Amino acid sequence: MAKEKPDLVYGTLDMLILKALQHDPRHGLGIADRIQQMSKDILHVEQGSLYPALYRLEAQGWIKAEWGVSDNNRKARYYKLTAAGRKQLEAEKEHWLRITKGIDLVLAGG
Amino acid sequence: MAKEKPDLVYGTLDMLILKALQHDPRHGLGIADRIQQMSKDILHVEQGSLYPALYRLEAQGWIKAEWGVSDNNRKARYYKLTAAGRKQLEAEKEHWLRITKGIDLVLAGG
DNA sequence: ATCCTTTACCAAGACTGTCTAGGCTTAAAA
DNA sequence: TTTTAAGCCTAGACAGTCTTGGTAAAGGAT
Repeated sequence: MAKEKPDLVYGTLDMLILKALQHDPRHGLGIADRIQQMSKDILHVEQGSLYPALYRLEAQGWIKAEWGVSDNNRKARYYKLTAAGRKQLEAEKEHWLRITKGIDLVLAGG
Repeated sequence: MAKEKPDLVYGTLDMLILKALQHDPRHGLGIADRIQQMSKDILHVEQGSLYPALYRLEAQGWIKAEWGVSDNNRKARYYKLTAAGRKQLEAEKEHWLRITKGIDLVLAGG
């Protein structure tokens, strides 16, 4: 069987997570669900990608975590965007737009 | 200094190379130049990424190589797209459009 | 009471693709 | 004849994702 391409573009997960947290804090699985839902089921985030990414982002100071209780009455770690995280989201968006423009130019090329 | 993001999206190089070969055969550095030129200098392909990618593509049967002589009278390895390569290019383009649509949906989300 | 399913978090290791940094050969220019 | 540029190539480091596995606790079913 041919290998399936991933349903995520390498290097964009951080940006997607930051975006998912733009308005309200969420816990890990909630973030993954939100990305999937916002993308109309095109994107899917594996847990094994999600948690390392959350660590990265927290280590960079772009998100902050605290323990809480989920809607289902389970303990959950809630993440929220910091001011630096907001800046970072803007920077990543710009970079993404720029690079995808480059790729689209190549793909459109005669 | 902050680390610069790469001027390439991980996983798209194969597609870009196939696209660069769509019409005429080219040699390695010629492919890199073409991608850079088509993207209006937004994208830049390092040699250390290029040659491994060419191997991959040839091993998959998507491109075929033969030795020739460049415009500058130097020996150079010319690559051309195979029929399978053409199919692959279409598949990768479709996948790319799908995933970027997903990402754009997330980024556009309120 | 006990089991099962679901929610939620977490970790180890493999894998893949890119980048850094080097090196080789040969043609042409200085 | 020395240098520069074109062109190919490789080894090793690295980053981010995926696979696979695990833990704990809540709630429902048996």
